[in-house]
Amino acid sequence: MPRVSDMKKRLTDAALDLMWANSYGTTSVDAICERAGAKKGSFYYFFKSKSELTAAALEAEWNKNKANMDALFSPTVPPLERFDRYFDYVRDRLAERQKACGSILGCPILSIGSEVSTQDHGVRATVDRIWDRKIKYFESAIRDAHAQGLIVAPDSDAKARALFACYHGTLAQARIQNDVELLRDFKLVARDVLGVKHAYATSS
Amino acid sequence: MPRVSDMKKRLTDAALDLMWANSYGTTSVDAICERAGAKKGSFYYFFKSKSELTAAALEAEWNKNKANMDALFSPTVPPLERFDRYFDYVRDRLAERQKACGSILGCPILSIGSEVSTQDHGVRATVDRIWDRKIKYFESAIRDAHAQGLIVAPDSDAKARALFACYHGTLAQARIQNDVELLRDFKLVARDVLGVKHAYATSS
DNA sequence: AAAATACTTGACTGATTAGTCTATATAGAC
DNA sequence: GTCTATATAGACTAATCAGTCAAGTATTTT
Repeated sequence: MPRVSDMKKRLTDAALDLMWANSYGTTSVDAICERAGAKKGSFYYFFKSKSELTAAALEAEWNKNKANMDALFSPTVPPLERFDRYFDYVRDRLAERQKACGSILGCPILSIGSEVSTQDHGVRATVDRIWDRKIKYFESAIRDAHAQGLIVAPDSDAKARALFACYHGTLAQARIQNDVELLRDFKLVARDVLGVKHAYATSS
Repeated sequence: MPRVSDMKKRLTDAALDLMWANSYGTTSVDAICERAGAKKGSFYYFFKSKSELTAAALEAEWNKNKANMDALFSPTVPPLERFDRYFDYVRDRLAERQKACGSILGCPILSIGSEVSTQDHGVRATVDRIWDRKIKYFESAIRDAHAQGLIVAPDSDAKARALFACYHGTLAQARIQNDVELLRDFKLVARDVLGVKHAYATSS
C-alpha cells in the first residue's frame, strides 16, 4: 500500500466549510480545490463529482460530531438536561464560528439539504440518513424522560421529530437574520414542545 | 404613458417558480427568461440584476398571498382556529403543487433566504421584511387567544416568533424529505408551543 | 404626423463552470 | 533498485453564467 494522503479529508473539510458559510450552488469545485490546496486532478481522483464529494463531506461532518453527540446525550445525564446541554453546545459553536466568519451559519445539513433536495438524489439520501441518526438522540432522551414521568410522550418518535423540526426552524431563522440571540430562548420552547411539567423543569 | 407590458410580472412569476422548485443558485437568468418568454434585453430593462429580480419576486409573492392571509387571520375567526386554517391552507397548497412538480417545496422565503443570507444583503433584507409581516398575523392571533384566556402568552411577540420558527422548521423538513405527511400533525405541535389548555383545544 | 416614451430584440463578451485527460511524481513491497 | 499502486499536476474542453449594448418596434401624447 504505497503512499497515503490526507487530501480526501482536506477536500471534505474545505467543501463543508465553504458550503456552510455560503451555499452548495456558490461553492465551486475550483474554490474547494484552492482551499484544500489540491489540483483538479486530485479532486476527481478522490471523488467522481461535486455531488459525491458533498455527500462525503456531510458524512465526514457527522463522524466528527458523533463523539460529542454521544457525550451530550449520554444516558448518565438526566434526560431533559441532555437537551439543554445540546442546545448550549450548538449555540456556543455557532457563536464562535460567527466570530471567524461574521455570520451565524445554522445547520449545514438543513441548509444544504433544503437547497439540493429537489435536484440531487444522492445528497438528499445522505441528509436523510444523518437526520435520522441525529433524531435517535432526541428520541432516546424523550423515552427516558417519559419513563421517569418528567413528560408525557407516549409516541417518542413523533415527539422527537417535532422537536427536531422546531429546533432546526430556529437555527434557520438565526442564519437568515444572523442573530444568535434567537437561539437563547429555545430551551423554553423545547419545554413547551416536550410538555415538561412545570415542577420538573431543569434549572440552568 | 405609451405601451404597457406584463413582462415584469411574468419575470417575477417565472423566477419564483423556478427558485422555489429548485434553488436560487441553479436558477439562471436564461432559464427565467425562457419561462417568462422574455429576451435578455427585457430582463435587464426591468431589473438591474438577478438579485434585484429575486427581491422583487419575493415581494410579488407576498402581495399575491396577502389577501389570503388577511382572510385566514381575520379577527372574525376564533384566534386558535386561525392557525388551524392557515396550516391546512399551506398544506393543501403544497400538496397541490406536489402533484404538478413532484416535490413538496416548503416555504420559498425560508429556502431562498437561507441560501442567500450570507451573500446577498438585498435579498436578505427583503426576506426579513416579509418575515416580520407574516409574524404579525401570528402575533395578533396569539394576543387575542391570550385575551380570551385560551392560552397564557404574555409575550406575544416571542411566542409568535417561536411558533413561526417551529412551523418553518417543519416545512423545511417536509421539503427535504418530500413528505407532506410531516405537516399533518403540526397542529398538535402548535398547541404545545402555544400552551393551549386542553379544554379549549379546537376540534377539526 | 411627429415626437417621446416604453419596451423588445438578440448578438456579444469575458468570466466561470463541472468535468476530462495524459503525463508525472512519490512511496512502500520485494 | 525496481516494480506497482497511489496520488498529483495542470492544461484543456464545451457549456453555461450574469450582464452589456446598440438598434429596433410599438403605443400614446401633442
